[in-house]
Amino acid sequence: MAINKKDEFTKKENELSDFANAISHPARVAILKEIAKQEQCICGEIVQVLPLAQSTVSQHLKELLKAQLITGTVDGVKSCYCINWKTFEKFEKTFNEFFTKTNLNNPLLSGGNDKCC
Amino acid sequence: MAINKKDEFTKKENELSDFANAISHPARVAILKEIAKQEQCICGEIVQVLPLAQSTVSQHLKELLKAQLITGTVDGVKSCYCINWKTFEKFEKTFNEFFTKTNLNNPLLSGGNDKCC
DNA sequence: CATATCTATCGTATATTTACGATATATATT
DNA sequence: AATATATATCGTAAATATACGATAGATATG
Repeated sequence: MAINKKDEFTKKENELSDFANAISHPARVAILKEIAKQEQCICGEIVQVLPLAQSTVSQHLKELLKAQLITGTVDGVKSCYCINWKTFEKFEKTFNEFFTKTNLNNPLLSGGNDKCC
Repeated sequence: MAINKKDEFTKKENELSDFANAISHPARVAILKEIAKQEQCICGEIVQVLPLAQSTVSQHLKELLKAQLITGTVDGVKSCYCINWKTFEKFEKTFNEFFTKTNLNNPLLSGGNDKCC
């Protein structure tokens, strides 16, 4: 972007959008699913499952690491990745709060009528 | 991106990442919050509240429209925006499914031990 | 020690996103 | 009819994201 204005928004708004950003690409959703399924994944296993080059997968893993949604440990020549459940739960909580708060004004739930123009 | 590979992922993976993408910028989170709070918002009200130029806000609104998270109607010279609750609930469901399914392997919840490498 | 394997990183190309000012268009208001 | 107001869109610049091949470094294997 021309100039980054993200500082001008609240911490909560940034936290939610940062989390959303972490899974805003199908490859990263697929990676998370695969790691969760296997409980732990060697990098190479993920590369085999995804329709992307090894270097691209590595880049997406880096994104997920940056968001702290996964952890990575080196095991000899291989790299092992796991879900960071602590962050995952915080992630879930952040989304739930967003949904809950927003739904306070949802007429479909409260039985009120939609005042939409 | 060089070549778009999103077609190579599943429909669900794309649906989740598309929704995530819709709120992957704090401005769009703030816009949704403001519209939900007011139940309906004139464009100009949103512009006043956000630290962004009018044209930039208009762009973000267009993104939210594209994701069908909001609806927009013209009211004379003004434009009125509302939450599209139908989509919002689908959105919530999609996220909940993601969290629920992923949590099936969460040792912090199932009481199992973390097999992470 | 030479060689193979795995993966992170670098370099690079292209696409997309973010941001703004300027402008066009449509509707009000005088 | 002239003017003011609101907003979408255009043009543009800069930043980021996405993708790949090539490569470097680390570890394993022969």
